[in-house]
Amino acid sequence: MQIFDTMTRRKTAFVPRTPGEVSMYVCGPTVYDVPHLGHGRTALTYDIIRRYLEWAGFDVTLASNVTDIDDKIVERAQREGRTEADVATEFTAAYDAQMERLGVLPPDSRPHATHFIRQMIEVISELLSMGAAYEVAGKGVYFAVDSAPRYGQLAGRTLSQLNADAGSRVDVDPDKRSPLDFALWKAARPGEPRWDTPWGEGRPGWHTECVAMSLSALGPGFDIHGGGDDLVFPHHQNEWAQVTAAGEAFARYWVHSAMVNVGSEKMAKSLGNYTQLADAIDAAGARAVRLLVLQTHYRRAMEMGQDALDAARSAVGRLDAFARRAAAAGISPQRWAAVRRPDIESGAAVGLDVEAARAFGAAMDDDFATPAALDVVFRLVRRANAALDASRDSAARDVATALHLLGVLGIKTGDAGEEAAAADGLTDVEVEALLEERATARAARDFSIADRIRDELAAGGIVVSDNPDGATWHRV
RNA sequence: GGCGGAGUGGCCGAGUGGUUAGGCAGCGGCCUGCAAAGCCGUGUACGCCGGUUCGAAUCCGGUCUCCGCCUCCA
Repeated sequence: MQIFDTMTRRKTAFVPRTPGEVSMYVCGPTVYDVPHLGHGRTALTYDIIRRYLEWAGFDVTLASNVTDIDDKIVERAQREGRTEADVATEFTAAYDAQMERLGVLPPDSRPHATHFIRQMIEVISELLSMGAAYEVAGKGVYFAVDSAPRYGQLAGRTLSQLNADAGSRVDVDPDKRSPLDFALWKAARPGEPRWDTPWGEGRPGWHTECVAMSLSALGPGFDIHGGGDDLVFPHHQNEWAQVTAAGEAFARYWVHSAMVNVGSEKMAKSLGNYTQLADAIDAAGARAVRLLVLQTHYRRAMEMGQDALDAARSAVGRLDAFARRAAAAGISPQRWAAVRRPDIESGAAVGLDVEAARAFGAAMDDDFATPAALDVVFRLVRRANAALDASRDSAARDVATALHLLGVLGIKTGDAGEEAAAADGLTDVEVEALLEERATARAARDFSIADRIRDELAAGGIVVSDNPDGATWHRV
């Protein structure tokens, strides 16, 4: 398996810290507002990687944090006259709710920054004691970037290059020894939340929390550190600097997912051009969002406009129709739900297409090439449909394999998938009754009545399909 | 200004030397009472200009345009 490592900027053979196990840490959201499409893409990217690694036979441990104390949370709380904890709680819930809709599996641990103050103080104390950090009275504690000799590598730049640019866009704080030094701890200002430390009251700087939380959850030298591309510099660079200065081992591989664009411009809250994740899911469905993410390689910027979402929704509809055919043919992918690649390779899982599974695995092994993996799946779907048309014996195997692989990517298919709006409109019993009426009319070749019933059902969101052995229906 | 990435058929989006990516939409056909679903066929795409090569979207040089990071950001 090859993974593109941001640190070295090349695809590298993936060798985990412990054979058969993968530990990953993914930087989660700062909860000061509702999640947007970008949060969705990033979360889905790592959810897909995680699911794939598990299918591939690894025992995966995923930690993903919530930053629940930060300048923006403080600002919002003060603006709205409530507590920071209140703001954080509201938007953590908002984030979790959308993650659940998207089918993003909960991480094994979801550390909150405010629960790791003690560990952060330990990290900072150590850095202070070894001279890698320094106090500035009344302002806080800063990390001295010179204590991490290869500072800048993650960003693909050298310390001197970075120094030359510093201050070109932002004024340099004169209290810092070097313009690149960053705050580990911010001294308390009136009205802000605060914690007591050996160097006075205050609150943590952003870059230390992930150090404390990732190492607490996963231990030194964990395998994968992920997050959005925009975190490479300075956030991840600064995490790395702290751990390196302390002489510890940090992430073995750095993975970064690309941004979501709107009109070919980065979508960001700071640019005010963002689409709320909830809105996109409402409009196109959670699976369309996931499919769209899968259709673009994770390291490429992607456009997530209305047209693209609509197209993805149509594709999901096709997969659902396929799953319905499968169910009608009595093929249930449930039987293979717990199957993993080693089971297929070893021949222990009978009834699946080994070659297709291999092609799928080969694609994913190449830096998680989900577009190529999807290619394998869609070709298989076509072949399976053709086999179903022809009543070929191979149909069951192809159908089961296609649905199984979709499941690996986290795409549920069939009416159980989601969104099937059962609540309003006709009940199943009513639909069945109407269909019986229609069957009678059709048998009598009274197609005007049959078509009228079909139209009525369609108006109620029920699509009817006539097949040689009777009619089937589903909700849209 | 520095560093990095990208320009592919109507749209999204893979693809690093030669065989069909895939999805969505369109068109033709099969099937169907008509549909739906499905299958088959269909598009001679690779920003521009040169070059290397028997052969380039894919390599080299040049050029134009766009985007990201350098500041909080998934």
